Amino acid sequence: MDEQLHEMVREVVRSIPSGRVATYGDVADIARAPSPRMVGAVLNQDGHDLPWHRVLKANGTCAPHLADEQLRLLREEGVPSLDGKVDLRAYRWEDAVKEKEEPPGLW
DNA sequence: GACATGACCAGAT
DNA sequence: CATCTGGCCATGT
Repeated sequence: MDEQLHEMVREVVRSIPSGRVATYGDVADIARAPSPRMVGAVLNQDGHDLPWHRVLKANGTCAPHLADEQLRLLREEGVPSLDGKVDLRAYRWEDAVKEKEEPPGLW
């Protein structure tokens, strides 16, 4: 049923380049997800294969239980975090795609 | 169908 | 910065 959506979200997350991050809202927007909540839901189920650590909350922080792991992985990829927060202004991947509205070749 | 839960978001106080 | 409020919507009981 929501297979379509699942694949979409996964595809988007997979396309986040190393050293960049995106917010749940952004991913939801790009993947045409009905709501950001779904992104989290999908990652929770099928996110094991994906670079889920490149997905943060809208304020630049990560979900509580993942915080430690998240920040560590990001740091290894070259994304510094200050006080548990990432500077979205500088590392937000969506910035490059935002104007386009939709990633090419996805459909 | 009602109700609770969750890797969310934005605005107001 | 901390809370609250309302909205979001799939999943499970």
